[in-house]
Amino acid sequence: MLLATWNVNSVRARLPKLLGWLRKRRPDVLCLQEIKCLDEQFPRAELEAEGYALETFGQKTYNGVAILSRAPLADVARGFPGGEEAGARVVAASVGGVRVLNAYVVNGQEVGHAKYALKLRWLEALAAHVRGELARHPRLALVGDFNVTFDDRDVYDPAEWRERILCSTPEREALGRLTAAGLHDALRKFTAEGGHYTWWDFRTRGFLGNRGLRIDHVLLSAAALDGCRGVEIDVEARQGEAPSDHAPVIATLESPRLPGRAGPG
DNA sequence: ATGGCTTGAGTGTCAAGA
Repeated sequence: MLLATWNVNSVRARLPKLLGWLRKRRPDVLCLQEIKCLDEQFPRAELEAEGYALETFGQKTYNGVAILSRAPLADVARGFPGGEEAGARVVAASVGGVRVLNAYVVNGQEVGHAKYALKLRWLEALAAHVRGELARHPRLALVGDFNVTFDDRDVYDPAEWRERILCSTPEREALGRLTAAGLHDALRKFTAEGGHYTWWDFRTRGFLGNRGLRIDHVLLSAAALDGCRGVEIDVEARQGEAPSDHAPVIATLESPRLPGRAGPG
C-alpha cells in the first residue's frame, strides 16, 4: 500500500496539479492538509472520478484536511478531544488494516506568540489522543504537516533557524512526546542523513537553492514500521507551474499478514 | 531588510502561512 501525505496549500488552486499527480503516482491513500475550503466546496466529483473515496474536514479560508482512498474508508473521525480551539486540522479513518490519522499541526507564528502556546498545548492534546488510538489500533500511521523539524538534520541552515519557529526546543520536545507515545519517524528507518526536505519558502525562492526544512512526516507504530519498505519525498511535485510550497511524502507499507495464512515454510 | 511569494476574501488590501 502506498500511503501519501501532502500539504496542497488550497485544494482548489492545486486541482490540476493534484489530478496530474494522482494519475502519475496512484497512491492507495492520500492525506491532504490545508485544503482551505468548506466541505461543500471540495472538488469531490473530480477526485471520485479518479477512483477515490474521500472524507473531508474543512472550514472556510484556512486549514482543513481530507483523506482520499482507493479502498473504502471506515470509522471516520473529524477532530479529536482537546483539539477544537485550533480549527479543522485532524481527520482519521481505517483502511487496509491501518488506522490513518491525518494532521495539520498549528503553525505557531513565532516563538513566544499566543499561537505558539496554542501549538504546544494542541500537540499535547494530540499526543494524549494518539495514546488512546494506539491502544485500540496496533497498526497506526500518523501523517501530515507537523510544522516541526525533528533535529538539525531537517534544517538547511541550523544556525539561522536556531530556536526559531519550527525548530525550537519546546516544539521538538512536544514532537518527541508524540513519538514517545509509540510512533517512529519512518524516514529514519532508511537514512540517517540530513538534507531531506519537504518545504521550501516561496518568498526567498528557497527551492532554487534547496534551502528547505523537513516538517512533513510519516509516523508509524512499531507494527506498521515493521512493514514499511520505503519512504520517498516527491521533490519533483514541488517544481513546475503553480506548485504547493510543500512536497508530498510517500510511504510504501506491506499488507499485514493475515492469521492462518502463514504460507509454506 | 518584520521583506521576498502565494492564497482566500472580495474589488482594495489585509491575514496567514512557516
